[in-house]
Amino acid sequence: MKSRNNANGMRPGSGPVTLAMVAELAGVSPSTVSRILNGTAVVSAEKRQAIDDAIAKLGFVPNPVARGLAGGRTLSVGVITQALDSPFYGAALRGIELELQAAGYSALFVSGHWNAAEEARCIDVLRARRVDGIIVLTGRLSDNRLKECAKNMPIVVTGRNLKASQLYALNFDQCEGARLATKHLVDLGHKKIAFITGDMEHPDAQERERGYRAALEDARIPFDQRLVVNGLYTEDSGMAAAAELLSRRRPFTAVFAANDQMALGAALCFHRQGLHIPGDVALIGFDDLPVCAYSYPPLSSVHQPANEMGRLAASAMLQLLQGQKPVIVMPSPTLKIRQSTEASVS
Amino acid sequence: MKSRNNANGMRPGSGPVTLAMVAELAGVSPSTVSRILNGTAVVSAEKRQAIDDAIAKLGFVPNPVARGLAGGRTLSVGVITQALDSPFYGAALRGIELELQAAGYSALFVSGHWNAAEEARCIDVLRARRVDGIIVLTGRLSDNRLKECAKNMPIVVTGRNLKASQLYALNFDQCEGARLATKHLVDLGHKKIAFITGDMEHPDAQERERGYRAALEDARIPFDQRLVVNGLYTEDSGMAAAAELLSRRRPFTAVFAANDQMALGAALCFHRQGLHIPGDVALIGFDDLPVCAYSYPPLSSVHQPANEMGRLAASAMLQLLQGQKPVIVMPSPTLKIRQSTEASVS
DNA sequence: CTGAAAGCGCTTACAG
DNA sequence: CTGAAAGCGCTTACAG
Repeated sequence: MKSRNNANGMRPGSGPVTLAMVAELAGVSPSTVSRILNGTAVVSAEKRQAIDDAIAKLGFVPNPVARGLAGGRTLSVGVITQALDSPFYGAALRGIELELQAAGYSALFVSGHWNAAEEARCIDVLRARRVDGIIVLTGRLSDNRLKECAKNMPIVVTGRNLKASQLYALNFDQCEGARLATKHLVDLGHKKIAFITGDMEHPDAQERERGYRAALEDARIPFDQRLVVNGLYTEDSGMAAAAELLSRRRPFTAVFAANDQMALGAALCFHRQGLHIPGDVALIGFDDLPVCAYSYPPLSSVHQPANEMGRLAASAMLQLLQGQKPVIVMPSPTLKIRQSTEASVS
Repeated sequence: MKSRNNANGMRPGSGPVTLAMVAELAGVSPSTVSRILNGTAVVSAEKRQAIDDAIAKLGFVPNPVARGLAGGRTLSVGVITQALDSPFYGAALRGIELELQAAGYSALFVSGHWNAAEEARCIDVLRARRVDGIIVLTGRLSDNRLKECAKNMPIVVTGRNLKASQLYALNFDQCEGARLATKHLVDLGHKKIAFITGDMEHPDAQERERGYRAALEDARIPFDQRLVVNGLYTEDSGMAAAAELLSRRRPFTAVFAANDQMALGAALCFHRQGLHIPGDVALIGFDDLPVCAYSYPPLSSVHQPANEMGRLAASAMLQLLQGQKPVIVMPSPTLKIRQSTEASVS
């Protein structure tokens, strides 16, 4: 890596190495150094060499803060997430970080906590920090607000269908995922399939319900409202939903929960009622969180590639930043079958 | 930069509001505006009023980038975490974000992935970004490296015992937590208590083993190496460890796993062997991840207040940044008892 | 208490 | 191809 004098990459007594120092050592003007740094102009081979040498010798690292002020860009992109500690978004954040970092960008994460007002504040903070663009992971900002933002800087948003210049919307096919999950239960021979919805304020919750209905229709199984109960995407709500389902005394042999957290809550409720999974009731979730593989029984789920989605979102942002129109391919939903929907469990 | 003019808190045609514009409107010099912004000097009441009005009227928001360049501070602090998507660290990150944000600071999160070289790179990135200080969540950097860093900027580190100026180490009492967990099992009447260690390269894993041994000693139960198996803090390693324990044919009636993820893996193994928890084997973990409450059976654990630890770390950083010696009180470990260590489970 | 001035480290028209 | 100069938006000695 780099050669250093003290443990901090700075020459003794001289403070951080600046571009001016590099210029002087190389015998050129600061402008020229800046230009080769930014690939902004062609420079003669000799000067380039001299500069490269000087940079290496001094261990020069450009100051992003100064670059930001002078150049109007900070090489940073803001990321609005709902919660830093969400099991699902966490993986997406990691994907974003990875992709951005490879391109020399930094990510600035801020949390909206599922609250439009807070998300708006996040945008203010990010704008104040002069990020070059913003990635919005779902959230509750209105489509119009996002389009407004996109007039000022590139925006990438997940979980929506939006079109605007400088705006790219990445959408995972929630409906299809839900359809696959439900169809899987149908294929197993289930006819009484209960559904625990997500928080219906979220568009993806609506999509997942659409998928559930579509699969029933395909199988000519009549939709029965009594087998549907609303959840809020939390474990607790899943547990309550399962209890509600049981209390309705409307027989069912399988449950599709609109996310894994609710499925886990439902599983606990069933266990406590002495019901066997999948013997008495088959259960499938959505998201395929890491924990699914280790719950009891291991939970079948619709695999949502959070990490890859994060990478793709970042990649789209990078492309927008280059002034290109993003071309990316969102993977299709797939099923991850585990014991919770197998014929019997050990 | 581009000139902006719409729905985003900026005046039409004039681009972002600058401090100079505020100064002009208020009829004072930029220096004065800057001073009241930073509380750097006393200003006459009238001017102060005029400036406040101007700021409000213009909707001025100071540009942190410029402040950073000019003032040598960026109002941002770097946070080195191991993985953005870790179930445990996620909560700590949220705590850090919360506390920092309240003080007008932003957090810059970077992941070290349990790798000293990557962590060193993280430090480079953060230094290049001119963060005002760095919070290091555990990690593998050497103590000396951290002390070196602390010569240049405030450092807060968790999971270590270190002393240096501009360096504050926050330590949760891992040993005591482990002792409590083991003692709980002892109090339940268990005498053959198996232990699945964490990754012994981590100091906290060593501390947790110390706690396990201490509790046995207190209870005059001889330590038996055959009841101890090494894990790596992952679910898989917990599952493998449980299998190993069973294969040794050394009877045990309870297991203490050095973290919840391993406990979950172990639980799955036991279930598959037809063992009942807690009937055949009581099980307790460490960390008290949110998932513990919904696993089957709900898992007893040593509560580690990750969110609060994050807040405390951030608070310590803010104090260092003020030039103060941090005074903070780390909460003591407590037990969260659930069904996995109850006499019987429904 | 308050200005004028210089400067933070870089970039970018503007002229060769 | 390459400099000199101005400027990004703010802060901070330096002088009153």
